[in-house]
Amino acid sequence: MAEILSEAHDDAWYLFVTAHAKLTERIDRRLAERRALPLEWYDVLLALKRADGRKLRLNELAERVTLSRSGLTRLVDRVESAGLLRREQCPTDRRGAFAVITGAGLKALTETWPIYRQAIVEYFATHVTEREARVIASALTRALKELG
Amino acid sequence: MAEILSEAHDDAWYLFVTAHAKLTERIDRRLAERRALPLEWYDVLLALKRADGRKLRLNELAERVTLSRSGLTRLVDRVESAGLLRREQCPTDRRGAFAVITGAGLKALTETWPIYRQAIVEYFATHVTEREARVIASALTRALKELG
DNA sequence: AAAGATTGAATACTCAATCTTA
DNA sequence: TAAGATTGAGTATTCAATCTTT
Repeated sequence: MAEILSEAHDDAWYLFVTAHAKLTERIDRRLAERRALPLEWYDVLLALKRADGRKLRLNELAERVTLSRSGLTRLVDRVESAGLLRREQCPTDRRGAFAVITGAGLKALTETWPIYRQAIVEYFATHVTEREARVIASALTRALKELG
Repeated sequence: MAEILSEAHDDAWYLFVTAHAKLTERIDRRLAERRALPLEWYDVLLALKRADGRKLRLNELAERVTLSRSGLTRLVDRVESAGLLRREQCPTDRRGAFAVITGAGLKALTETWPIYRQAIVEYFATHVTEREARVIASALTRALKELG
């Protein structure tokens, strides 16, 4: 493992952290103004929508959205109270629970996406070329994969 | 303003958000294991170290680290209690306060940096080419600048 | 024992209200 | 009246302890 951090990598990391903070702040503010789902709720529901059977074990969901188990338990509580998902017992392991997205959850995703997409375009995509976007996606995919 | 989000940009945004969550989680965990400064404290102290006179108005500091005013007040309370910075009255505006980094703060930065750097190398830089790093830094700099 | 999920205690963040000075 | 900073109330997050099932 190299010990040296090049100036380019140092700059890239600094921008990565700073831009993330500023961009997500703006986007979350926009979502709140338009009474759309906050980013955390969107991520949870999108993970469920994409999952097989539109449900996921809480364990797996915590991993997907990068939250502690207890943090996820409480986030799921709130989203469930809003009727956008429900818990379901796991038939093969009675310790386990699934989170399943509801019809209202799918509807909320559908309504939020145009607002979220517009914000991504406005704050991010407009300023990044197609080629740069591909480089960013491919480099970060590689870094993520190595995280194991 | 274009309404359309290309697949490449959509992918890039998704990876940007996901990689940020995963990478900062790992890095923060490493810092905690090694009893180094947490990322938030590091950011505050680094902003102060780089600032003119090694001090910044609390207002400006909140902007730099992307925290609400009240959030920053409390973060500064904690870092000040640890002796790594101190508040100083603004001579020209008695409403205002500066945060000034202390010697202990500079020392803590110096001790944390090798650990932080090693984590950045290991989790990020190793997997990103020099050329990709330059593309990431330049694209994100552009997006940030347009945020006004 | 160990694993999935939840709960309690401690900590940290935001918004709105407040205090002080400009 | 407004601006800089802080405080109070409410909410969200984590770690460690707990409960249930494997």
